[in-house]
Amino acid sequence: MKLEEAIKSNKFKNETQKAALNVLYTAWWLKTNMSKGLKEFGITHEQYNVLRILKGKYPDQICVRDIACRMIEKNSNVPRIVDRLEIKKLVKRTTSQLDKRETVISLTQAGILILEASTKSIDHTMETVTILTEMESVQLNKLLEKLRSSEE
Amino acid sequence: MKLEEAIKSNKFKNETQKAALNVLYTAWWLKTNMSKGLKEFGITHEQYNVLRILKGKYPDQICVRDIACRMIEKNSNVPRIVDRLEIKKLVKRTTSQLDKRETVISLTQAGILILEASTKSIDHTMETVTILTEMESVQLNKLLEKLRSSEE
DNA sequence: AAATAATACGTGTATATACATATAAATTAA
DNA sequence: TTAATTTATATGTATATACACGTATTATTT
Repeated sequence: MKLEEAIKSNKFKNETQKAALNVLYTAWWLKTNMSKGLKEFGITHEQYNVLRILKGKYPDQICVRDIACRMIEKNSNVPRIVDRLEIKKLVKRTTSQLDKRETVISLTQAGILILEASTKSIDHTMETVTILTEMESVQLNKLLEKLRSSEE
Repeated sequence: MKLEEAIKSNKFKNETQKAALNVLYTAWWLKTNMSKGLKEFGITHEQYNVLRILKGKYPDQICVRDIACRMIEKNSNVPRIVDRLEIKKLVKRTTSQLDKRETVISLTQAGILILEASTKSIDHTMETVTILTEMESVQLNKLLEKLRSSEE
């Protein structure tokens, strides 16, 4: 669906403003599609991201701060997301002995199983849903990083 | 900042997976930048969107459902966003006389003023922050719509 | 060493998303 | 016309974002 149809408007100041809205809409669309597949595993998109970050370091442990700085949405309240994963017994919290301020999080066996199953589902969704060739994706990545190039 | 730095990872399955994450990160980045400017006006990004939709139809009124289908994030709980705008006296709720199920929302004078001031701020932010030429934006819009082209 | 500052995490609050359900009004079917 | 269905909105609950603040622990300064 074209952006104009999706938000029932074609009043854009210019193509750049339209592109910004298009990025916001596409992000919502991607998140929605990803979340659909995760539902059967009883986890949310954000919980999946935390599990994936833990997997990236597995079997090493990783503290809350290190998870936070790897999240796509930088204001994620990681302790609270970990709360929910802990209730489901997908992760375990331990106070670091090297620095007792730190809480280290580790995947449980159940967490690994859920992550593997849900990754299959997510990957399949992304492949069937994200219709871009490798070259188009390279181009899209370039444009998005150019868009953000004002960043300090 | 490159995506790799932003999420401290360079393990992408392929450019398409990276592009999807890049869209998600860029959307968060855009929202964060927009929200900064709105803070001085005491409204959130989502409240701003509702005001902008109302302005698009002003002085005509518009019902909750019509606002909802124009929102970028389609699962927005519009009645609740309107609640907050109503408390700040930026909008007014009236039951439609043609169809008493409908609640029609209209901008107040205060709402118009806030919208105009915040629009200036938002537009300025977007111009200084979104670094793309008109042609690059056209290209980006094309790629995003191609990405979503699996949509029913 | 004691005082101060910085850091890591948890928690509280307001607002939002996501989704289910309730309620009232309008439409359609019987 | 009554009953059933659909529609529009509001409301409830769980989770998330955004941000402020408290507390414990570590690091730094005096």
